[in-house]
Amino acid sequence: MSTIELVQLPQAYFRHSGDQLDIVFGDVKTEFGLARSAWLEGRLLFLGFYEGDEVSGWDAFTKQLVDAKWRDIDHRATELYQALGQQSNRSVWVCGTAFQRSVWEAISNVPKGKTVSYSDIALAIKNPKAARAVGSALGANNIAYWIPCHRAVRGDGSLGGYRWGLSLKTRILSAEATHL
DNA sequence: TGTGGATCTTGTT
DNA sequence: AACAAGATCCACA
Repeated sequence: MSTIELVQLPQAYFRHSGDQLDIVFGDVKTEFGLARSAWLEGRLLFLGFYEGDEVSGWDAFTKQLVDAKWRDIDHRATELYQALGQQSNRSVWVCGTAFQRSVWEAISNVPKGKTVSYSDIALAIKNPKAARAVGSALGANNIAYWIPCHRAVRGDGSLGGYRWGLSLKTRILSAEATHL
């Protein structure tokens, strides 16, 4: 049983005052394709899959932390990803509203091989009519795959959306369904 | 199958 | 404070 802990990135980290953040970043080779990653204090801060040469949200993300010190660690990002990815207790940075964090917590509890609907999550976080907002919140998640937002599908069984490309969502889901 | 209204959160103005 | 835009859902034709 592997768990994932979501640690809120302190608001103060965003401001360009005081100590500079030491962020490292680099491309990661994953079993589902190339992804862009960023790390802070040994914790994953961003993981986004490439679609062509685009990584959804990367530019916006870096602009938020424009005053940090960015260091490209290149291929060592893959080593980091593999080393930390196989630990049973992983921990990642998140930055979001209380609502978004509750959604991300909820989806993190869905085990591999299972899927839930957006309204299932809305129900779980005691905001039963917020299914649509749940979708938006999942789409705002900066940690692809580790926070398993791909396990949310529509109530009628259709796929729903995926920030990193629908074909990837399909691929991950079928891998998790069969391989487990 | 598809369309329209209901519903909630968020970013922008 | 008001508005538009979402990774939705439900009823109804």
